[in-house]
Amino acid sequence: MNYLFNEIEAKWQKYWAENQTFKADSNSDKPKYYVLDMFPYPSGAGLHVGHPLGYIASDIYARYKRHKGFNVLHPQGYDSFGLPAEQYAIQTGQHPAITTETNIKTYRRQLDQIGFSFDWSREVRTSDPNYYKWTQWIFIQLFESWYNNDTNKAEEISSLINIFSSEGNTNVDAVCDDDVEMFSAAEWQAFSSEKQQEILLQYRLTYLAETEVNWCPALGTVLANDEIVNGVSERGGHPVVRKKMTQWSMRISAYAERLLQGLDTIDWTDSLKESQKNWIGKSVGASVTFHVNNHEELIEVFTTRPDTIFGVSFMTLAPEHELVSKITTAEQKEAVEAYIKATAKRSERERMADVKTISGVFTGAYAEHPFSKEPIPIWIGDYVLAGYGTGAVMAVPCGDQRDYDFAKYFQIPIPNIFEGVDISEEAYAAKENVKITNSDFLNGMNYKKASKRAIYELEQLGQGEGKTNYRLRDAVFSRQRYWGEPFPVYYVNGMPQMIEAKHLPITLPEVEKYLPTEEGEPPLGRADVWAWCTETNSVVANNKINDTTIFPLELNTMPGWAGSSWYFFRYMDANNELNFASEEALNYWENVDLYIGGSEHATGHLLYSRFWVKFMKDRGFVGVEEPFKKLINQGMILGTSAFIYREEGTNNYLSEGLIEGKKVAPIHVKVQYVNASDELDIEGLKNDSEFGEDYKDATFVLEDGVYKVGREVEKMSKSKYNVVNPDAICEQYGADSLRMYEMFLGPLEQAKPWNTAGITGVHGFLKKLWKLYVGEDGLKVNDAAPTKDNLKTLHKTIKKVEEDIESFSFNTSVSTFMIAVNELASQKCTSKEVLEPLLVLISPYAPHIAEELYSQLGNTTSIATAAFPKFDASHLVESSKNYPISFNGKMRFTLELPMDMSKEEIEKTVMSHEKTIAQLQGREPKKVIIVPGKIVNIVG
RNA sequence: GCUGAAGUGGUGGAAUUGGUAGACACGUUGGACUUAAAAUCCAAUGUCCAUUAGGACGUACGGGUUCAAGUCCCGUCUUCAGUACCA
Repeated sequence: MNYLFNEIEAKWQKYWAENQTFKADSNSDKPKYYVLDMFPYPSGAGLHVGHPLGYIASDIYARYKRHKGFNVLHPQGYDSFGLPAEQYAIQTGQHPAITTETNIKTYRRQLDQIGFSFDWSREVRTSDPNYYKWTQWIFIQLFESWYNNDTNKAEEISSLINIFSSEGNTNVDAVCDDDVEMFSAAEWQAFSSEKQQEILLQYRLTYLAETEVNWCPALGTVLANDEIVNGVSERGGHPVVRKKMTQWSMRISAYAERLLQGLDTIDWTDSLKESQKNWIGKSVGASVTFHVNNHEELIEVFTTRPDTIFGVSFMTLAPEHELVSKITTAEQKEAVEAYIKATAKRSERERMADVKTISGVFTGAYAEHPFSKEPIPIWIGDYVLAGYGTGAVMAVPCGDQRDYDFAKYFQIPIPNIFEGVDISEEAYAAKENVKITNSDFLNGMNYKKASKRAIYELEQLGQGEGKTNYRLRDAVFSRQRYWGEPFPVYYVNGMPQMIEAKHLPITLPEVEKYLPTEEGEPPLGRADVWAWCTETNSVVANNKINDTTIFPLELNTMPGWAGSSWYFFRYMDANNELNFASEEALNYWENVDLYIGGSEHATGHLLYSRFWVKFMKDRGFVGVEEPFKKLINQGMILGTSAFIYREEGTNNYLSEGLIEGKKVAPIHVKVQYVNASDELDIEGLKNDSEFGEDYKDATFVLEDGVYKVGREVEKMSKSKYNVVNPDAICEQYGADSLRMYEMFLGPLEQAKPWNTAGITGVHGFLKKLWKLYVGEDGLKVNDAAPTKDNLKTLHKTIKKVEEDIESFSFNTSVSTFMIAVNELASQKCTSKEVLEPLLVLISPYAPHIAEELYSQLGNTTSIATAAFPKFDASHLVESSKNYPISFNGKMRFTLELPMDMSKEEIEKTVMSHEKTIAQLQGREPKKVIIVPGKIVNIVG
């Protein structure tokens, strides 16, 4: 009987589905384990072999944990709102819901054929009203909350209103807008309802604010930075302008400190934590205000080194700084304007990366030092960016290298305020181990003390204060799109009102076109039935709007990250209609134990989710502070592109070995026409209908009778013809081969190239595995007692595989299996006592073949919950060791010696050995190093 | 520039954390089986020298520590990813 993988795989996939083998139980005595993949967006192109990499890894882990006796939650679903479906809808008029449905079907089929152990009864789709009802609900909760700095958590807005009406807002320490006005209790009560709402909006965790966006009038939409190339839209090349728009924002900045602190409590990679840290960008220092001589204006700067305030010898403003035009003197005007013009042409990235060229211009104006009252020249320089901090720097050349270089270049004095430090060559940027000097009242102090004192003195002058700055900015939450969650919001006199939770969901209205309106309103502006009736509590036709009982609804929709910021809770209780998840389910499953996904979400999804979870914890909706306990980033699988080489000006294609010295143009060809030896299937290429007549008359110049293609590793993409579809792999080699090969390619976290040719290795292994159990005449396995060697092979495999899975080193497990099967085959092992546990070891990796053989061994239940074999070290005890014998560290030969031999005996045996004598050639060794059980090294 | 990760055969990658570098595969070469192909099996395969025995070199490069370094330390270079000169 042969290994008929197609039949076997179909059989067990059907079995798992029919028996709901992987359905997770929310009531269990077993310990829980929650394994989650990052939410996939169901794109129209379907899966390529790079996509399942993380899913295979998490599936192996989930299956392993089941073998280890855990109750495993391993769900899957779709982040099904998104731009591609909308773009397709704009082009074809097809409703995005239909496209999405079709794409999901393809995804599901592809996922099923790989044999994942997902609990599909808990499937979640963000575009399903039963799901986004709860996304809308969370939005309402954010609106109804404020952040109390005193209790350091989010609280219901009613508690804030209570404070306002009893004592005003002067004692409230909240995270809010910068420009809130102060009022007393009496004033609050006297405010109109509208005025009160306006004030509350300045405190709510989601609020309306004017935000600057990249507006593209031709497309009628807002563009992301990377959708803009050279100042015009990437799509169509239309002009883009900066425009202020009223949009919903999320007060994520309230959580900056907790998001930072929380990183210490979770098991994520250092690089990922590092990016989040940098994104949050905490810096402790002071803000300092400088007067400008002969001007009303003040310059505010933020500094992390208030202790160096007496080292300031100039100031630098960003060329874009709004004060530049006001303070520049007549003599300097021309030079300054020219400089600003030149700067405008450089991108921010250019300005950042280029530290070698120093440039800047003096404005002619002077600021006044807060303490010494000395005049400080004000310069502009493009090393200061307008978008960061205040766009102005108090330059301390002796303590900052950039300031130092700038000062040297323009011959600005560099006062030294560090005691006993030589600054003739470079700045002294370290904070520690130095005392301040030449600094009036700061003399003799260290960094810490001087900073404190400087801040105190600045406060006395009213020219500064201690300040902690975060780079993290509030997140814009409105999108001018159709295919997203509608806001549960209507407007009364321009003030936003929440629809009561019991009337949710507010479902997307129908529109005849998915484009913005002619007036530049979002697509929902095209809906005819998009108004809220406060009497019937329902969505009604727009023409009924009377602004007394029927009001206009919000036209924006929510961004992609809305639905994906909390979906991991929904899986815990996906079909609950009364709540986003029951308390019992939330308490049992807590949070995700293992999360696997790409590193591109480092500062988006992974930060927003943490923010929402912290908020939900504050409000008592969930019991956990962090969503993902352990997180692993899988590396990208790259494509191995194939090239043919057209000789310039001809229709001749030269084989790779013939191109040297010739002028050739490399052209991508489809990788499916190339075999494992890099040989091109010329007929296949010529007959490919996609290229029509392109290659029909071409001449292929061969070497040794074949056409060899060139190869190069690139990102997998359709345009490079290097995409490999898992469907074809599953058909030709089977899902188990695909799963094993993806793991075999290399470490999970590392980027690595795909090469279909290599799959024959693991496929051959699975055939060998099969043959170990099944012979020509059926099952070979019997009740024979295992030999010592059999047990040794089995137990060293158990040990290694267990260690590998625990450390996510799946690639090395695969070679361990290969070694085990090679050994057992040569031992002619037929013992069930050895071969049955081996199946359990392999089952997380190759579940179909494991199930089939397991059932052939007479088992009637699925292998999925079979207990993981127990490692017994006694089978690995060796009586002898093959010692490497080294001379001066170089291994010359090996010698088999008993393990229990003493150091002295080893030395005696080795030194008297003929090969040792030959090596030494009469020399007397200076030293003999013996590490029992490891090595012998003879020196001399 | 900065931050992070990484440089090992023709290729993907191993190496129990300082102890036999190149496991396991792919590819290549030779052989067996076959009318032939596929499949399967066997053998060889880091480079160089040598008929063999064996030897020299070898983990990006240059130093260092050590009986012993792919692994630790210092310096340099290269590649990939991310990116924010928050002063």
